[in-house]
Amino acid sequence: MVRMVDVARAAGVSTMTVSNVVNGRPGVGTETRTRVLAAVDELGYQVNAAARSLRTGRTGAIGLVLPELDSPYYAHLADRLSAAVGSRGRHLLVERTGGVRERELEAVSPGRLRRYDGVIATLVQLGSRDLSRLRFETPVVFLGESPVPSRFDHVVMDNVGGSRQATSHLLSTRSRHVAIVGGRRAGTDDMASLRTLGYRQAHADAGLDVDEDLVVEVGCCSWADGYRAVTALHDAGRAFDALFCVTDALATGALRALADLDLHVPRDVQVVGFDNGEQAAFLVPRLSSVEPGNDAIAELVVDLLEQRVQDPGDARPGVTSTVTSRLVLRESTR
Amino acid sequence: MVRMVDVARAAGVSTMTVSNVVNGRPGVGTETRTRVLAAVDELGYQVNAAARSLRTGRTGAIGLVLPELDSPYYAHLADRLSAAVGSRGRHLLVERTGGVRERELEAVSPGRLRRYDGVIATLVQLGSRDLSRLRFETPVVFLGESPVPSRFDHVVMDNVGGSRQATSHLLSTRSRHVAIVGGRRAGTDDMASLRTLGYRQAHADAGLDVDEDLVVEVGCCSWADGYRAVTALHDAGRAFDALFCVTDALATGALRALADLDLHVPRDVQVVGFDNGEQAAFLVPRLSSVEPGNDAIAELVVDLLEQRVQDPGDARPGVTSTVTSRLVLRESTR
DNA sequence: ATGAAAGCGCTAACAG
DNA sequence: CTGTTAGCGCTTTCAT
Repeated sequence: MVRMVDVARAAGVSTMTVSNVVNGRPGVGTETRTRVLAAVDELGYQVNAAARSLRTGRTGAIGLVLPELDSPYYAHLADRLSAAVGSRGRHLLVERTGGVRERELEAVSPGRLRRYDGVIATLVQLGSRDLSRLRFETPVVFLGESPVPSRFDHVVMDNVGGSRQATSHLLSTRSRHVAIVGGRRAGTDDMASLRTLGYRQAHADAGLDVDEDLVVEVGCCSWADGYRAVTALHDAGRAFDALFCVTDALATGALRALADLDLHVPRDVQVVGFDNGEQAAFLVPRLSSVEPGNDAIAELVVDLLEQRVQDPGDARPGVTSTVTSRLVLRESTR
Repeated sequence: MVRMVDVARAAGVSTMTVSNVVNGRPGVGTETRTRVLAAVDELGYQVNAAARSLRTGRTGAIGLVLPELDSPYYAHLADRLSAAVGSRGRHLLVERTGGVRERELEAVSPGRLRRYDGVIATLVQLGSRDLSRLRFETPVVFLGESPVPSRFDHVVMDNVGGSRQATSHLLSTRSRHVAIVGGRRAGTDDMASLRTLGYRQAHADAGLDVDEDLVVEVGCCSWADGYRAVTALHDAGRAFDALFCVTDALATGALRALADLDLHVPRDVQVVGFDNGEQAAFLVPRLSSVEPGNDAIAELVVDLLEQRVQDPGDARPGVTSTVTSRLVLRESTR
């Protein structure tokens, strides 16, 4: 292992000068700098991150804590965040909790957080109460629906607004029986409930009542769930002329079901999804979907975190930001 | 910040005893241990990972270097590996290279590798030559088609065998014009070429010639590519009665295209994919697919790495392991 | 512009 | 079973 002193000896300077050169600090003679760099190169010196971190208290890494990596939504998010963090000269390390309460607690324990200069966390099991118990100094920005204490920065997509927009579009294009696939009748802070709220608001805006039979709850959010839900709705004899699916995955299954039922999209039934995933534009017919602004969310999260990391002493209160959603119209709507 | 000495003072012992307790080392009196743990608890002490790492040269973390996180394949892999690593008491940190040569080089630089006790890497731009130049001590296991110097452990799926099995099944069920979607006519070590090799072997096994017009190269591996490829093949008037698609994504697009062409699956055309992703069982018709044994791969990779991590001095040569693939039959084949 | 000294928090090795 | 000593490799501070 090559240490800084080895480089220093080789270049005939002190370790301090090597340190200054390696870290690009000013106040080193041009000629000295060249000599040091040559020695670094020749010996293949690499700074020891642990030693630097012990001394400075910084690690140069940003942590991302996620429930899982293999859903398209989180995978894409991780990908965007990794790019955004990279463009700011840090690098992102992703940790998976599996959506397990105990693992989430572990991930936000002071000891683990200290491995990072800052952390971005999406927690699904931990609530405000759990988080307010924790005492840690690492800046953390929370991402997602789950509520967090007000002292933290928190970024959420506009679930309510996006759903409202989507539903309004369906209602304003001559659909009168709009079902929500993956809705939630009772509930408050989870994704399904928020998207259902937007659906209700759009109906209220249009002076229409919601037919509770058309609020279709599903177990999960896979293709299969969408397929089953729509098939069941049809088999139950419920009339519908539009579907607002709370995720693209559900919409994909729904489209397949409608095709099997010989219902034409969008003539007989309009369909809108939510997520605007890559697939949306490749489905047959191409799926209209709510774009939640993931790229903007990623940028915003990283900006907020960067501020906290730059100025860790700053005790300003947390900011909750909602990123605007936008409806992208394709072939599945009129 | 609470240090070990603070705990030691509070418990009236030396730091060494605290260290022994915290690390679960034997040889501490029961009564002393209780006192120490009480102090740890009361002060909320957490070990400083940087200091420990500086001292021991270990970090407790395993790194996973991947081109991207938002393809279903890598996302699932990361998910499985994370679980496998977690079950061995370490935790996995995932880094994304974006498939960019320079970022891959950075990721396997000695400085970055030293942040981990061991690293699992899937490189797509770096070849044997690049890797043999690098001098690092961290145990690394490579994953994927890209060739690596023989001193490293290397795990690959059985691309050739899986394709051969799939194609053989198609040929043995009365298909005589089997197209390979996403094949590669010339090439050696990449995924497409290997899977094409298996396709050729199956034909040779059956004493049949490959119709080169049925080796369909595609730009990428998205749904849309599969759709376009099959549509184009049909429009060009090529007769085919089976499709071996080198990925499930291509197969998904292919199924959609066949439906639009009013070709019945599997009566008119049989279809097999490769990856056996979650979707496969939810498509209409359910897709037969080659299961590459991802879970077994994840376990094997982690086992190999664990051995190297346990015994870093061991200079035994690298092992290249190929994990057996298995054809899973569903509705898209006869 | 460069260097010497001190110490970040922890644990290996040895002493008692 | 418990404590003492020394030092991992780096950077902060202060001196030259």
